[in-house]
Amino acid sequence: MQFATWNVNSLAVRLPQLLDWLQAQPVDALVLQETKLTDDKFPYAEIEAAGYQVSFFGQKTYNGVALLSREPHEDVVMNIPGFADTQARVITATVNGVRVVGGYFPNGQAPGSEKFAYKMAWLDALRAFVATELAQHPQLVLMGDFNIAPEDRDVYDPVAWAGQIHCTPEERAQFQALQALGLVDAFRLFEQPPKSWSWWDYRNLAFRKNQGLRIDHILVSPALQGRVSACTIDKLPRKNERPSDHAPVLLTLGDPA
DNA sequence: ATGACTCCCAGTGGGAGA
Repeated sequence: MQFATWNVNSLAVRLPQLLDWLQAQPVDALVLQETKLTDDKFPYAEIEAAGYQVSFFGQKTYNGVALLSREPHEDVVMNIPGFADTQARVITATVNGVRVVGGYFPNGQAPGSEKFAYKMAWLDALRAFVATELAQHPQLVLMGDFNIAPEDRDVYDPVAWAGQIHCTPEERAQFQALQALGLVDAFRLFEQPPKSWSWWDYRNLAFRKNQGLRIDHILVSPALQGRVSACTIDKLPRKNERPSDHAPVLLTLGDPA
């Protein structure tokens, strides 16, 4: 079984690439971020025709998330219950017995800004939500665009990025607080090539120079960890003519014991 | 060179992203 997460940076623009990618990587479940579409404009028919059930939760211009699965998914929750939010950032459902939480974490813009404060409050609320979900669903995966580079080895130039957005001690502490719930960064369960990134700036030929950050993550619960057999970043879609700035991250799971 | 690109909504520019 394979799960994946991908920030598509506009599903209106990227739908053909998504359908191509699903042909090449027929994952069992996929969460999308930055769909940037109101629900009335969501291309569910095309996605269903590709063999997926889909739930979605979006808005105009910014944010927007979706959850696709080959088998039916159930108990769908939009955003973080009890956390008042005008932004569409979280979608949760149960797929093949696994609780899947897909998130588009706030960017935060700059340390000390109002958006940074929102990011911190959002992360506090998300952590409480995930803790509650984890208590009810021991088999859980939290994946998405975290907008946090957890360690210096997740940054192409950690000196230049020190203290900058995505790399502040506050954000990294939030990532560690999620790990303190028992969640494990699946990517680091395996030996990985050095300089593995999931995002490259559109500017400065950053992809060609492999100057990026690893900010898209898949965290698995203790009950799921033993089933994880691989976690990889698929750089291929970033080589498209009109790519998203993010690459998909994939998780491979064995059958339940 | 605190910009470079791409998206969106706008409307021939500007904000946001990361």
